[in-house]
Amino acid sequence: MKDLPQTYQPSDVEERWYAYWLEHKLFHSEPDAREPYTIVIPPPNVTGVLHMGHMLNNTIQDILVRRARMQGKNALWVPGTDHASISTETKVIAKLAAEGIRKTDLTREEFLKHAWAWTEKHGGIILQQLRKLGASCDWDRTAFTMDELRSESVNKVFVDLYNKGLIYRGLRMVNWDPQNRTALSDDEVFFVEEQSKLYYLRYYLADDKAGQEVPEGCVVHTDEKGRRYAVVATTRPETIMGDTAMCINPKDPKNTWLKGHKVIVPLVNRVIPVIEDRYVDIEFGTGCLKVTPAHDKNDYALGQTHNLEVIDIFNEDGTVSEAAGMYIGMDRFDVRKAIVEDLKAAGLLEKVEDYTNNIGLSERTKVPIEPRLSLQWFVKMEHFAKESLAPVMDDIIRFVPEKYKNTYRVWLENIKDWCISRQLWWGHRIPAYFYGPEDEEKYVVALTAEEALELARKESGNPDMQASDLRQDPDALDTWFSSWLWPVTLFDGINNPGNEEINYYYPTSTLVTGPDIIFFWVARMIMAGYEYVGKQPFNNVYFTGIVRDSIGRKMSKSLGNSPDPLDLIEKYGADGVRMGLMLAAPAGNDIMYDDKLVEQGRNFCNKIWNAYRLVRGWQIDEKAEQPKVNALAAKWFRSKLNAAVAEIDDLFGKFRISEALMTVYRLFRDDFSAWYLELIKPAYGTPIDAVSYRESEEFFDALLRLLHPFMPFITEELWQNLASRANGESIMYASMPEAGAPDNDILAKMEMAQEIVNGVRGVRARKNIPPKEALRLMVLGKLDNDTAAFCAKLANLSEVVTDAEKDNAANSFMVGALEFNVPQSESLDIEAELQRINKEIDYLVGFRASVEKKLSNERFVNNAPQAVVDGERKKLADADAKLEALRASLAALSK
RNA sequence: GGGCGUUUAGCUCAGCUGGUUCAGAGCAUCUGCCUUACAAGCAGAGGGUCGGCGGUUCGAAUCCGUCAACGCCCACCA
Repeated sequence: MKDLPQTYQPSDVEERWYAYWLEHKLFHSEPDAREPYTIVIPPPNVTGVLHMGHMLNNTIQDILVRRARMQGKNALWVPGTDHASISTETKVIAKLAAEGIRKTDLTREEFLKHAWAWTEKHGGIILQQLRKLGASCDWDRTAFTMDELRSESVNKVFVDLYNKGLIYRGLRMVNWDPQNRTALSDDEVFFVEEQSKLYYLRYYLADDKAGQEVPEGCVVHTDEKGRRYAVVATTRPETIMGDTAMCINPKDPKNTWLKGHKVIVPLVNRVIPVIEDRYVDIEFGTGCLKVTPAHDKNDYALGQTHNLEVIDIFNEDGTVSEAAGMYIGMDRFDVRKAIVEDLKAAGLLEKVEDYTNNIGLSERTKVPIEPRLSLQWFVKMEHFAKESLAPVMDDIIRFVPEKYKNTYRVWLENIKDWCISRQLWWGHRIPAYFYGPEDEEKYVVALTAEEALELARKESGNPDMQASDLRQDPDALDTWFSSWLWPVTLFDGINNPGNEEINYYYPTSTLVTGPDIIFFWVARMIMAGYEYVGKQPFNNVYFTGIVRDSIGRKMSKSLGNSPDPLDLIEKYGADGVRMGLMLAAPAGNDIMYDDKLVEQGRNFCNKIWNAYRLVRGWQIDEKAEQPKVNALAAKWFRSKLNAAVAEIDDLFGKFRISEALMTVYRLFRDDFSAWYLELIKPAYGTPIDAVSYRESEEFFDALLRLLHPFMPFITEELWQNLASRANGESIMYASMPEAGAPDNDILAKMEMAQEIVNGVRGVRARKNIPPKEALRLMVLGKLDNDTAAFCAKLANLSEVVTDAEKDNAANSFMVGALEFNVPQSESLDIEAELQRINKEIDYLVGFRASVEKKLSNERFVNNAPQAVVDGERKKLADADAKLEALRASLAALSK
C-alpha cells in the first residue's frame, strides 16, 4: 500500500487504459445474437474544436453506451463529422482572404482543393479530443457526411425525391446572405432587435388636379406650392428604386382620397399605381405602404395578387444593380445613408422617427438577410410532416423532456417547404443538369452525367446532344440534406436497403442532442427514417441543456467565459470532469458550469482511490473467524446496494442520469465508506478475517461496475487491480449489478443504530470527548442485539447496558421515545444541559399541540384514511413519552 | 403578438396522481478535529411561512383561479 500515492493521479491512468481499450478493440461492434444498443453521434463540424457543450453531450452518450454494454447488449456508438457546408466554406474563404486570395478568382476545382486541404488539416481534431474524454466510439466506423458512401446516398435520395415529385425547383423569395451569396432556409435566420429609423417619404400625386374634391375624414398632405402628396413610412428607403405600387387599406378613411390615383416614387420619379389590399395595417405609420415586390416577402405576395412589376435592384452581394438606375454599385447600407441625404435635399423627406424593429441575420455570417427572389430547389414538406407527427405524439419516439413534443408538433403543423439549395461550392453538388439556352429552365435530374445526357436527349428530342451541352447546377445542398440521412447512411441503408447492419442496428436506441436543432435535424431525421427505412430512426431523444457559466451567461469565445475542456481534463481528470458536468445536468435543464463541480468530481475520484487503498492494505487472516458485527454489516450493505441498484435502474429508465449518479455517489461515500468500511475496519495493525475481506472486495467490485459508465478510467484501473484479470479483460464488459430484494429488517436496525450513533457523537461533540475514548451507553429500555452491535463499533462504546436506571449525572439524548445516557467522568455542565432540555421541551410542546389539534378535529378523524389517523396518534404518543422523559431529566437536574 | 416552461435553503436542483421519505439532496457556510484510507478528508451544526394573493378540501409545496418576475420557442407590420 505504501506504493500507492495518497491522491489519485489521472493522467497516466487515462492514457494507459484508453490505449488498452483500443488495442483490444473493445469499442468495436459487429451484429450478433445479442440485443443491439445503438447511438449515432450528432456529428460535430469537421473543423470544429471541442467545447463544453460537446463535453456534456458526449459524456451522456458514453454513459448510456457503456451502461448498455455492461447490461449485455451489443452496444455501438458510431462517430463521425459533418462537412458543415456554410460554416466551413466561410472559414476557408476567410483563410484564403488572409492570404490575399478571393474566392471569385478561383475555379470551383481550385477552391475545393483548398477546402479539402483545410478539412484534412483541421478535420478530426475534435474526434481526437473526444478520446481524451473516454468516449467509447467504434472508431473503425468513423464516418463523414461528405465521404463517398454518404455522398452517393445523398445523390440517390435527391434523385428519388425528385422523381417522386417531392423536390421541385422554383422562383421564390428566399433569405439571402449577401456575404456568402447564398440562399438560406428560414431556420438559418435569427432575429435581433435593432434601433433603427422610420423614414416618412413624400409620394406626390401624379395626376393631381387642382380643386379636386376630397372625401370627409381624409388626411391630405399639401406642400407650400399646393401640390398634394401621400406619406409612406419605411425603414428601408434604399428600396424605393424597386417600388412598383403604393398600397392602402380599402377600409382606411384617412386614405380614401388616394383610391384610383397614381403617385410618383420620390427621387426615382417613376409613376406607380395606388392599389388596395386589406393586408395593410391602418394603424401603422400613415396607412400607406410602399410595395417593393423584389425585396420583401409580403410585398412579393402583394405583387403576385395585383400583378405588379418586379424590379430587382440588388446584386448577389447586396450592392445596387443596373436595374435600379441610380446608386449603381453602392452597398445597400451606404445607399440608405446617401438616399436619405438626397431625399432631404430634394424636400421629399417628411420626418424621421426612432424605431425598434427586428431584423433577420444569417446564423453563420451575422449579416442582415436580404429577401431575394431566386430560383432554388425545395423539398415539399407536407408529405413528410404527415408521416412524422404521430410517432412522436404517441411516444414511439420518446422525447425527454416531454415538453419538446409540443414544440415539435407546432413546427410540423406550420411547416413550410424546405429550401435545400445553397449557392456554395463546399457540399454535395446538386445532381441536376441544365441544357439549352442560359435561362436554365430546361434541366434533368440524374445520378451521373451519363444518365443525365441520356435523359436530356430524350426529353429535348435532340439525340445529338453532347455531354458538353450539359451544365451541372453549380449549387450545393444544404448540409442538413445529408445529416437528415445520418442514422440511415451510417448503416448503408440507402445504397443497400435491408442489409444486415441496417436490419440489426436500426432503429437506433437514443439520440442525444440539443433542443436548438430539433427542427434542423431531429425532425428531418424522423422524416427521412420513415421515408427510407419505414421505421423511426431512434426510440428515444434526450435533449440536453446549454452549458452556461456560473452566472447563467452562454459560454462564448468573445466573453472568454468558456474553459478549455482539455485543460479541465488535464487539471481534474476526465472522470472528474465527466462527473462534475453530470452532477449539474438534469435532462433539458441548462447547466450552470462552475469549477466547483469538477472539483467535486475530482474529490470523489480521490475518495474512491483511498477506499481502495484501505481495502488493499489489509492483511488477511485466513483462520480468523468473522466478527459478528462484520457479518451484520455485510448483510446490511448488501441490502443497501440492492436498494440503490433498483433506484438507479429506475432513474435510468426515466433518463434522470444526474440523479442516478448522485445515488451511486452517496452509496459509495456515505453507505460504503462512512458506514460499512467503518463497521468492518480491523483495529490498526491487526489483520482482517477472510470472509469480511472477500465481501468487501465483492462490494467494491459492484460499486466500480455501477460507477464505470460515469467514470470509466478510475474504475477500470481499480477493477483491474482488485483481482488478477486476463489480458483483454475489462470492466467495460463486466456485468452491471442487478437489483435483489433488500432485507428491510436489517435496514431498519441499522437506521436505528445510525440515529443512536449520531446521538453519541453529538454528546462527544458537545463535551469535546475524543473519538478514541471509549464510552458506556446506558439504554433506558430494550435494544435489539444487532443494533447494539452496530452502535458499539461505530460509536466506540465499551459497553451497551440495556434496561438501565436513569443516571442524572449522565449526558442524555433520545431516539424516538427511547432515552439513552452516556455517563462521564467529569461533572456535568448542568446549566448547559438544562438549556438544551428546555429547548427540546419547548419544541415538543408546540409539535404536540399541532398534532392534538388535528386529532381533535372530527372531520379529520372521520375523513382521513385510517393509516394517516393512526400515524398521528402514534406521533402524539411518542411525543408524550418523550416529554415525560425530558421532564424527568429536568426535575432530576434541577434538584 | 401567439405558445410553452420555470419560480422550494446563499447556489444548483429533487419532491409522481393532495396525508409517515414532507419540507429534502449536493455544493457553499459555521464549529470542532492533522482520529495511521482519504484535510481534495472526518465528525457535528445552522439555514426555507415552498414567488404574491384568493379559492377547493378535514388537510395544499402538491389541485383550481389570478397577478408578478424570469427563461425558451414560433411569427415578423412596412
